Amino acid sequence: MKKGDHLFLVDGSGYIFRAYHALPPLTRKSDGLPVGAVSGFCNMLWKLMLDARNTDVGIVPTHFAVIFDYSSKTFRNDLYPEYKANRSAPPEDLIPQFGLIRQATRAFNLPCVEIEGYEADDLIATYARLACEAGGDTTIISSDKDLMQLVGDTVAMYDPMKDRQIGIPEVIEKWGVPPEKMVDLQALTGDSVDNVPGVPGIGPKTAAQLLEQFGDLDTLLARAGEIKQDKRRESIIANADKARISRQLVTLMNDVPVTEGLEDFVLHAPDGPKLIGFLKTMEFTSLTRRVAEATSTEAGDVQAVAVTVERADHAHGPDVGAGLPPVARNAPGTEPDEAGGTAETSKQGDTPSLLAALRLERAATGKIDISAYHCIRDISALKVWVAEAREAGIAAFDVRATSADPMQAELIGMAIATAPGRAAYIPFAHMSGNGDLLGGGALENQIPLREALAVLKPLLEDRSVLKIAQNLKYDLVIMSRYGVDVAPFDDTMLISYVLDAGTPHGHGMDALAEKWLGHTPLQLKDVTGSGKSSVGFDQVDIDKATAHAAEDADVTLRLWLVLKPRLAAKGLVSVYERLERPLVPVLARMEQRGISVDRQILSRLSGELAQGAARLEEEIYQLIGERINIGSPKQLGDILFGRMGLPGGSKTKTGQWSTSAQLLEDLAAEGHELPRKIVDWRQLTKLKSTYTDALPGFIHPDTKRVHTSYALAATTTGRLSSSDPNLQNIPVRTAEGRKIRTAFITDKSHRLVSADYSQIELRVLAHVAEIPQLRQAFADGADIHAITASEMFNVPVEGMPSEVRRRAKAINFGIIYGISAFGLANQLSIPREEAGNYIKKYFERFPGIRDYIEETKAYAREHGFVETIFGRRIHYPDIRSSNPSLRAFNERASINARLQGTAADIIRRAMIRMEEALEKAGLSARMLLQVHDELIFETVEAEVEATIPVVRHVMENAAMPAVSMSVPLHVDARAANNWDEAH
DNA sequence: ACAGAAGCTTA
DNA sequence: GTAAGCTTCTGTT
Repeated sequence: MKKGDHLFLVDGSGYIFRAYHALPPLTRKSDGLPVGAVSGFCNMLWKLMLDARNTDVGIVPTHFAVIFDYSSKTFRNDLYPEYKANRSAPPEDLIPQFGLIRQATRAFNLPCVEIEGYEADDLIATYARLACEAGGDTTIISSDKDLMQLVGDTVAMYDPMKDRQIGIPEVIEKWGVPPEKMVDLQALTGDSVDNVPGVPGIGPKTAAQLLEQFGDLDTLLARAGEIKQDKRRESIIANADKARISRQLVTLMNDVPVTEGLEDFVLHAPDGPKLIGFLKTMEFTSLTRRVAEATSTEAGDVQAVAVTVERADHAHGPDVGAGLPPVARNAPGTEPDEAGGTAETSKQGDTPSLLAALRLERAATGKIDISAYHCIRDISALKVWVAEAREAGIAAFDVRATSADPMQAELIGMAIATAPGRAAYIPFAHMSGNGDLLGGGALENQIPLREALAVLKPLLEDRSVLKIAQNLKYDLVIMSRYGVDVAPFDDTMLISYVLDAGTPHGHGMDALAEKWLGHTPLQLKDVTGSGKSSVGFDQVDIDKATAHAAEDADVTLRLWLVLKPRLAAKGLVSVYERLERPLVPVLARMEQRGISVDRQILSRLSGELAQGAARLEEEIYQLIGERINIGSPKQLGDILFGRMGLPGGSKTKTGQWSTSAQLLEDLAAEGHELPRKIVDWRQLTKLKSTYTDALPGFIHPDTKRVHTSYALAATTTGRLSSSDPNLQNIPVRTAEGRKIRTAFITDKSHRLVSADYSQIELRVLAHVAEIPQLRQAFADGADIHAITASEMFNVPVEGMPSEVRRRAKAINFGIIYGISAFGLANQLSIPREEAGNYIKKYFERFPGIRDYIEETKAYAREHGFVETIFGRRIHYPDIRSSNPSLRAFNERASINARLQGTAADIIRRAMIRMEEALEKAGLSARMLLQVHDELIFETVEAEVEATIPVVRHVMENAAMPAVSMSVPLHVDARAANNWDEAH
């Protein structure tokens, strides 16, 4: 071996256990011999061999060996008799596979190395050292943490199942220590699988932290007395010997007296017929075919060979798979097996005709088969699918991209489905897994994005082909960024929302597939992994990506077939077509536009808030005489009401003292100094963390604007919701909070226009409940709360005390929220009887409202849903509950839903018409934001005066012509350079 | 790493 | 009393 050579060492023993547990069980068809692990092993080796001959991949091995454990007795047992003593016998169906895997290795023409008295890991350590001394590099094919101590400048690891390279940074990321400290870390943590004792109570996090602090294990043990935490210190002192023996156990021996040298590992090309003979014997049909193609061997000419199946060989049994804890087996069929060749697990007694019958039955009942999807790799195949979609007139599609944020996402691929079970995935930009480390690039056999879009764009824009998606807005924003305007379209999520708002199931793909198809689709996590080992979708293996993406397109199409007809059956087509579907592209454009946010203003505010909070913090510490965490309600409650003895009103269901703002305000009103400061501190820190600190992180790197995301199907009532960031809860109530709005700006030549509906929900109430006094008051443009007070308390509007108006206002809002004496009493801080009397008085003056409430409750009880005046349905499945408080809650919610939902419908109608109205008027104003009853536009300064009347007209007439309201809608609008002044 | 509670922001 | 989303803390996995 010489400089530049590269040695691959496969941890054969580790791989056997891993493949056995991670892959679905597979048996040889002819006789039921279990071969799942053998199949996984062969596929992995073949892939490594292919990569070895593909110079594009980057790493090309010149030397190659597969290393196994020999016996369960090693020198470690002399050191520590309990080592690996709790190891149980391997599973019954794994035992015959140990020998088969060694035979497979030889069939691949690869050296198969094992030495009595040593573990595979020790041999790997020894060969890695020899390679390094010879000037070569080593890649260890394993993900076992016991081997990570070997990682270094010339030694890396590679996890073939996750397609992940493990180098020094990955070790540090995963364990918090560099490879050379792994031994010390394992000495502390121990290993329950191998029965390495370690120090009780020390896990990986603590161990890494201690090693960071003390440098190494010896120093730590010598200076253990300095450890602050009592339990930890005592445990380490008491178990120092265990740590030392553990270190000996986990330290790999790198000078095993090996019998074969590196020169014996020189990699040879596989011997086609020899390998095929073995694979045929195993009945791995698809791998046989692939190997035959790649080695230009005629598989039919090769005879299957004899293999030896041992029950359990004398030594190869219990010791294999060192360090790999057993994991739960995947359900059969959740992962493509043996390259999609034989999806079924055959049992003894199965016959081909039985299998065929099973397949037919599955096809007939439309069972979803994720192994049946196609992967489109060349332009001519893509054209065939596009033609097929045109023929069908419908196509479900699903975009795969690098991010859940459509403004940041880069296209990776797209799935389309043209009929149930007929779906394909088109990969554009999948990368090789180790690309980021080696600068490797896109995988081969993908249609370049540009060429694929040239074929797909005409289909996606074809007026005669209906495109179907689940959560279409996401795809629309991405495709729009690539210059594709998808139309016409349907969105299964929105169809479900129109049919079933308020029912317990959500409207996401998984919930819908479960409910309507009785099927659980592959989860994104299943293909990308989760947590720190997750990878971007572009790193996902194309076969897995195909199963995942094509399945989603297939499921979407099937859902559409089930759900779309239900709209007509329930009379909800017009709700879907007039209130939901047309809003999707409108919101997509608003999100794409974003709004300009001034970083400097936020940064300045952040500084001011930090100063104010710091000052208050000091004052609070002075008052309580201790530096507690003020942000912890638990600590705060204990100090305030426990140690300091302030009168507290206990509560919260977890038995903690309540420290709510309301309660602290009350205490402040009684003259206590501390609660006031806490309330103020909370306000400042809230503004800082939620707004001034968080918002700049949402400024898009390219557009320099903030792009919120609107959810169309998140609320029960029909309102939108906003997230990432939520721009529907930007502060407005306090002067301090309003400063945040000054950061939402335009440039000098533009203006923000804010237009908001005045009292829209009360107007809806006056209309639907037919209340003459309220209708009149709104028609006159009068002060609605003052009129209410005047009616109730028989006082003239002129010179009315503000307290009287305040109470009437609270009652008006209470009605909208489905009033209760309890709630009103809380709001006004008055006794419950008094609140009850107000409500009684109110109903006497406005009997129509009592009727409206009773009517709504009766309707909801009878039908299980209520409707807005535009026919939107909101379900209340618990309205008939025998639990009185649950029932009452549903009653209040249903009363509110008719009003809130109708108001939501009205502004939706305005938004849907707005763009065309502005365009017709020749105005350049663009809608940016919606905040439930308010729309924010951006326009050139010169057009402000012309824009406002157009906006107002559209908004005020939004209910027409579907509904002619008996109460006028009123819109206030103004313009300024920032949102604070425009509002 | 995640989930729930508490608290706070909006309409 | 209705409808949301985000942050921090806390305890569990």
